[in-house]
Amino acid sequence: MVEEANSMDKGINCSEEAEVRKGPWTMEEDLILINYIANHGEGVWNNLARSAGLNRTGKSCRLRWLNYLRPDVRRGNITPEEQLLIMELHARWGNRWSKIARQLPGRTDNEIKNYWRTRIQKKVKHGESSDYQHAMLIDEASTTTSQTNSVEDGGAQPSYTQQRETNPVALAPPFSTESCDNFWSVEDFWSMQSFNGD
DNA sequence: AAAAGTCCCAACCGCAACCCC
DNA sequence: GGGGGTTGCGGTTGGGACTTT
Repeated sequence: MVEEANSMDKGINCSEEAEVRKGPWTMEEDLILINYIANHGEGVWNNLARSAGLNRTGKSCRLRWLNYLRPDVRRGNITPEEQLLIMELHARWGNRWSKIARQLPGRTDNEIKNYWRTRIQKKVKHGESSDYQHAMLIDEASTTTSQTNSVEDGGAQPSYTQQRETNPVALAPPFSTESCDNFWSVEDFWSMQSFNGD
């Protein structure tokens, strides 16, 4: 599925595709990036992308790393405490997502932004009020029902990335690099840091 | 069971700020 | 001080997953 999306880009032509890739990251790319940063550290992203042999922009690498691959990225449901904090901070600072994210260790600005837009903002609007507490109460109720159902019970088969979020540990063995069933977890990787030898 | 609608999130884009020469 | 390159941020979009009809 991830590969499918990429294959859409491949429709352009091979040489162009070799220039710069877009769209969902594959497991191979993730591994390359993680390995490279584990060995060399973060650096100038454009150089990093080139040196690592990733046909991606530095920007794309940075985003992928910061939002997804970093070992300290915390995934999974936003807790009620975090939710309350997000609401308070948003009330104070507005859409300063990165600033808000800094107050929530392990959470990314992208995640908070998405969370706000999909869960909170909608409810605030729906309630025809900017009453955050009210929105929160509504949301708390829903997080214990519908949201929990969709995320934790994981209705249908989750995608490569989604599976990693919901149940990162109990996944199929990582690093089976040949299929598009890229079910593995970053946590797996970081727990196997000896993988790359140095 | 199938189609349509909705939800959710990863990733992209454009812009501004920052940094270095 | 100016120019070019890099980084960080916020808004937006594409598409898979899920729900409803």
